[in-house]
Amino acid sequence: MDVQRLELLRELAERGSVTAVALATHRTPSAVSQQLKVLEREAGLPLTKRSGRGLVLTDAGRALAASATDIAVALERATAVWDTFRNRATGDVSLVTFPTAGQMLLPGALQDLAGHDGLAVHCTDMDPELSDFPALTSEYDIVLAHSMRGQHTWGGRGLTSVPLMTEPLDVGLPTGHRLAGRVSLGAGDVVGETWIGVPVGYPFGRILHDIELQTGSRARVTQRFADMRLIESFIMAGLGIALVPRYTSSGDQPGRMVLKPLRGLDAERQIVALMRPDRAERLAVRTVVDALRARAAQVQAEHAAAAG
Amino acid sequence: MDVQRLELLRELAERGSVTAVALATHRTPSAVSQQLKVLEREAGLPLTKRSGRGLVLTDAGRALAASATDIAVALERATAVWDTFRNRATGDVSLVTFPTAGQMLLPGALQDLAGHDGLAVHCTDMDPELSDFPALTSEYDIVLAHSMRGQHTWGGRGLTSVPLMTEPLDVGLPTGHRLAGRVSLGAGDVVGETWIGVPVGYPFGRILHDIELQTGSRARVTQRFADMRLIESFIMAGLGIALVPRYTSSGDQPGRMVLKPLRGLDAERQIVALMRPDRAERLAVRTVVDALRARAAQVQAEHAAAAG
DNA sequence: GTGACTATGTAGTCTGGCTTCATGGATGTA
DNA sequence: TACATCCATGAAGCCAGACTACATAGTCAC
Repeated sequence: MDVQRLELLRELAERGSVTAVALATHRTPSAVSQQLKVLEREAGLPLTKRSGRGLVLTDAGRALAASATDIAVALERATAVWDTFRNRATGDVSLVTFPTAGQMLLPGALQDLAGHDGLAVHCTDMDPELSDFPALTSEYDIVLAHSMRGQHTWGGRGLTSVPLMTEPLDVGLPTGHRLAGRVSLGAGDVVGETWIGVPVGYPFGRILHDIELQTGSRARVTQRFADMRLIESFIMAGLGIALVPRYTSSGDQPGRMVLKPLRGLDAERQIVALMRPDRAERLAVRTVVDALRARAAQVQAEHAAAAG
Repeated sequence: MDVQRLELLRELAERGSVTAVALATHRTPSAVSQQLKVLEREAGLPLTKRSGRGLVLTDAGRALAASATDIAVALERATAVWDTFRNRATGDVSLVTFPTAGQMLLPGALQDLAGHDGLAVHCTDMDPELSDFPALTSEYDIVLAHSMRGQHTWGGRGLTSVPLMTEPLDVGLPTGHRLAGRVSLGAGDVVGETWIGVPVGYPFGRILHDIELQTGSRARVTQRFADMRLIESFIMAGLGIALVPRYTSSGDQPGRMVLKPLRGLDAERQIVALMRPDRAERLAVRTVVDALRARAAQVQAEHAAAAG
């Protein structure tokens, strides 16, 4: 029962093909195939079976791959123990974010982490619509994902998810708007407005849908944009109103735009760090996640102070 | 962070010397030393330091050895998973027992296990006085140990302990004895008798001591024997009375010996299976322990039925 | 000091996982 | 139907890394 081989099986379970595993582990497909064969001989019963030109795991294979994860977790926990002993989080940490969260959290978090010598954080961004968050965890140590309450629960696929912050979604209005004087808005106040929406399939979409459900009337959506800056520019130009995440947007722009909280609606999104459980144990990874969480708390505190 | 190397470190933590580890793992001391050196280079700080002619672990070394145990546990749990998949507990299981428990549990348990092809149980016995039960766990998969309540708690050293049974300690009397008609006996009834004791240091000794404490008078111990058969023969010859474990002894011998329960005293011993946590995870080991536990329950049930 | 014991360094062997190259099955396309 | 393509896998050879055997150095008991 060699750990390396089990690791290969686990990769196969995640990536689905020998070639993909070989690519990811810097080996030739032949090497991977050979090791899997050895593992199968040791196990005493078939772990994979051919399906078309590829191959799929058997039930036994999946079971074994699952326990391989437990081993990987124990292993990473062990290395975390002595990383703690040396008081040093070192190594490379890769991170992928969707643009708004990155803009809000990353600059500050990386500044906070500047003191850690030997800790290198490599960041990328990716369009939230195009990306399957869970799938990204095999390529990146940390995946910043967002989800609406009650929607996907990422934990299901055996992933570790650390909540970073809960961000309310407000209604952005141009300064001169008839509702700009209100403290907060209900569904009935806004359903008749001209809306700037997000592309179909984006998670925010659900809130506008909720507004329609609550009022029984249909919202008029004229434009659909993914980029928040673009949306804000339309709001300020008086072309419509839109849902904007409170911390990520430019916020109240004196003389141009104001943000008003929605009441009576579940208008907030969760921002979480999504990780493979073994990688979540690495001290370096945990250090970065802690920095992100601290940063998120700070952002929330600053906004609370500004509002109060 | 190679698992094999960590395993070596763990063995070193348990056995205390490179030579002992080499012996136990069928390697030369040089090989062990080299691997530990590599591990230390990888870890980046000293894990061992010389002390006299031997060497001892540093704090960091101990910490790392501890997490090596977690890895070993995860590994054994993984192999148990696919052993379960194959529905087969196979392999060798070694067991050491003290004589009385072995006589009571092993024959029945091994008969119950006869159906398991490929499962080989190797048993040995060892004098309970001479043996340091926890230390034996590095040599044997299962160590049958006994303890009085409130005495050693074996779990402390990071070992897994599974309770098998609680065995009451009765007073054995010759049939013609003046107390032979009683249902149960108190400390005052027996303290004046001639006792056949156990060698100094044996756990039972505490109970006679308790009797002395309760009554304030001193018990007269004329002989001290370790072997239960020997003790029984003395009882039956009318040479004294003694504490005998209820299930392990020959029991009531019509016309020769009767057993009377003690009241008002904590007169019982725990019989437990003691194991290294990783070995406790092996399906084969668990199967044997389960058989032992079933057997123990059966023994207790039979006695309860006979008494009722 | 001497002998017995410890750990460890050096040189050489050999196992085991890798790469390269080649084969065979499955799929989609001309 | 034939061909190109993409998969997994087999055979041969290479090479790192873990081992053994032997030698060395430090520590303890007498």
